[in-house]
Amino acid sequence: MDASPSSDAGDEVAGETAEADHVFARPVKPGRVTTDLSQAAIVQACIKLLDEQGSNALTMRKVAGKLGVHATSLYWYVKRREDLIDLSLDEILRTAVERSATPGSWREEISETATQMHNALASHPWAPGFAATRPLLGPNALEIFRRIVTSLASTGAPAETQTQAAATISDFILGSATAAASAHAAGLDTPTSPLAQLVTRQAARAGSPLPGATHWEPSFDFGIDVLLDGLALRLEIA
Amino acid sequence: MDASPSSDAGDEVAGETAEADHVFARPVKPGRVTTDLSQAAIVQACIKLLDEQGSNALTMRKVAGKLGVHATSLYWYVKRREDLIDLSLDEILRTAVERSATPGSWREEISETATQMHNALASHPWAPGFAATRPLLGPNALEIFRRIVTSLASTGAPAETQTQAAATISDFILGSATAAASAHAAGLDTPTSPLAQLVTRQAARAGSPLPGATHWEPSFDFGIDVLLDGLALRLEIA
DNA sequence: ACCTGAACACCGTTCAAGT
DNA sequence: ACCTGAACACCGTTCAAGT
Repeated sequence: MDASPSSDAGDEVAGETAEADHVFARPVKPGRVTTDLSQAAIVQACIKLLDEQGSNALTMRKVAGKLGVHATSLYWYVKRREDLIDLSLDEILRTAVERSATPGSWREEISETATQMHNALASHPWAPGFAATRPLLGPNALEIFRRIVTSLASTGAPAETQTQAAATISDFILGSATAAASAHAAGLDTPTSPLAQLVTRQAARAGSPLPGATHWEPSFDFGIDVLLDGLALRLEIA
Repeated sequence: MDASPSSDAGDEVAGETAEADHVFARPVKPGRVTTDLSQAAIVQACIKLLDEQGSNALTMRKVAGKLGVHATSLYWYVKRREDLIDLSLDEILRTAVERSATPGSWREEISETATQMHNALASHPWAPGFAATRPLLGPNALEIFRRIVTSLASTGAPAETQTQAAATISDFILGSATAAASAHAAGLDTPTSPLAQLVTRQAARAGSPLPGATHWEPSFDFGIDVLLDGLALRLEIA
């Protein structure tokens, strides 16, 4: 992982002026000297654990166990459990960043970037749930938003409209991945699961077709297209 | 609260065919006979606690404490901690359901329903985070989705398009409330907070204007309008 | 510099027991 | 029917101590 090691030095002094206490605000521990353990290795273990056992399995002791080390050792590389979440979230967004964007119209570019972010989140069922608790502020998240805003800038729309448009896009990506993840976590992605059947019966009885968390068909592609249609109306003056 | 006590009887037999084990799937405990405690009272205490102290304060012992009772007593009314979450989430959606929808065009109706749901979620900062973990399946959530789909039905669009449209709308509502809540939880809603300043500096250095979780201006109104614009293009044939 | 070990103040949940 | 009390197997985190 490595939070782009150059970027967060700069002003490490000024006494103690109430700096924000957040992983991405702290300088990363200098490279290991004697050991195998590192923040990067811890984050890898953490992601693997989450992929295998779900978000409830994220405990300091279990992560440490995967590395053959005691829970308290992790605190040398990380200040608290939440850091593990923030770092893991940003790490899975790396895959979205690495596929470099192919240039095109603003619609094509945003559609591609949004899809990559959505895929990154959706392929780790634990991710959206954590993203709802912890804002995405890591370097990879910032890079994704930078791309979106850059694409929007080419429309020449007013700055405030661009900001709102970017927020709307990011909100939809997050919401879509979230709905898919919580449905999946509850076993609603297969229509034959007991809960899915219950919901269907209940909904039928109430005259309600399908609740939001129950659309087993992924709706991201449809939704992003609709959203971009709507944005085109505001962004393209001509 | 009371999960519409009539609705979940029906087929309480068939042996034990792996019924879904979910609060809204279980018959609600018959009314209290001797005591003050009840599922409704517990949920009220739970919501109050969450409003006052945030999502981390949701422990069985603290909820029980608010009611002057031991933690283990709650298990008479509720099977597990997650039930408290599911019940509290659906309870806060009640306010959205109670303001009965004023009839109008499909756009007006959906816009109103969506805004009500968004407001319900956004006025309880803990709610979106939980909604990302637990799908919204309670009677009030179902009623909201029923209204959205009913409004969509009047467009005469194909059924599948309606379903996808409903999912897209619900995804956006959830995402928008989620982004606002996680920004709020991290102290990003006031531009003067230490973390907000850090993000701004970092973003400036990286050439990235503003990450998604950092739009301090609520973007829901803009977003829902854009989304409905886009939907109008697909739903209105004429 | 890095890791261990013990310790503290919590958790959710089960279950026998009381009334 | 409803609540208590004790107990179990966990938690995150701090901190002194080792090397």
